[in-house]
Amino acid sequence: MEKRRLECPALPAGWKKEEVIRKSGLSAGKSDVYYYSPNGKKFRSKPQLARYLGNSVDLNSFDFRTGKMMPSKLQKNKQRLRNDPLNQNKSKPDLNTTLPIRQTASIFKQPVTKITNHPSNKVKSDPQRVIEQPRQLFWEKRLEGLSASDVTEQVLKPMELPKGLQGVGPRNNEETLLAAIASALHTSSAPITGQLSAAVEKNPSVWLNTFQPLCKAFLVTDEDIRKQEDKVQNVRRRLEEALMADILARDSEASQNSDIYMDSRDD
DNA sequence: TTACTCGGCAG
DNA sequence: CTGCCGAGTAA
Repeated sequence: MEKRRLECPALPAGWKKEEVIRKSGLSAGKSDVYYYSPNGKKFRSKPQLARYLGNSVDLNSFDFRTGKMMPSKLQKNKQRLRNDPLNQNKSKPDLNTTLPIRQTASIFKQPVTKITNHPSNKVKSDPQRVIEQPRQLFWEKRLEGLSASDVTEQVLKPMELPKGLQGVGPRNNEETLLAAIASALHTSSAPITGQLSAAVEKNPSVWLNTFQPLCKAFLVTDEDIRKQEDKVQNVRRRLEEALMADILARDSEASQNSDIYMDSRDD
C-alpha cells in the first residue's frame, strides 16, 4: 500500500504525520499513527512525543490520532511527587534540562479568533519571526520542590549560596533563589547581574527584568574569583588523589590475583 | 543493523 | 474499546 506522510497543521513546520493501516492478523483494518520530526525522527506515541519536546510544549489537548488540538480534552491534574515510592524504581531520572516556559507562547498553533481589518482598526502584521519568547514573571517559582539526586536517587543537599545574595519577588526564599541563579547561569550566556533596577524592590511585578534571576544586584570581586579558583584547584587535586588511589588499589588487586594463579599452577 | 509490523496488555 | 510499546520478522 502506498504511504503518505502529510504535513501536519497542528505541529510546527516540517513535522509530518502518517497513518498506516494494518493489513493482516487479528488487528487487520486498525491503523497506527506516526509522526516524523523535521529531522526525520519517528514518533509512535504521545508520551514519546512529549518526552522529546520536553516542557516547551503542552500536549494535553493534542490528539495524537487525529493530529489536532482538541481544547475539549480537559485532563485532571496528575500531581506526582518526585519521590513517589511507586515511581522510584521504575522510571529513569529525568535528564531533560529544558526549563518551563510560558505555554501560551507554544509553538503549536492554537485555535485563535480571527480579527479582520477595519477602517478604525490597525492590525499588526506578524513579524517574520518571533525573536524572543515572552517570559512569565516569577517563572522560577515553578522550580520549587525540585531537587538534585544521585544515581541511587538519594536526594542531594542543595548547595549553599554566598551570604549577601538577596532574593526579590513574592515569598522569596533560599530555594527559589538558588534555582533562579542556577537557571540563569545555564540558560544565558549573558552576564548574570541580578536585578539592577532599584525599583524592582518596590514593585517587582512591574520592574522585574525576566532575563535576570530573582535576586538583587550583586557584585563579584576579584577576591571572590580568586577564592573560587583556589576551591576548584583544591577539588581537582583531591579528585586526582582519589583516582590515583583507585588505580593503585586495582593494581595490587590484580597482582594478588596473579599470585593466586601462580600458586595454583604449582599444585 | 534498522525499519516495519502486529500482539497484547493496561486503563 | 483504544493507546502504547515490546518484540518478532523483514530488509
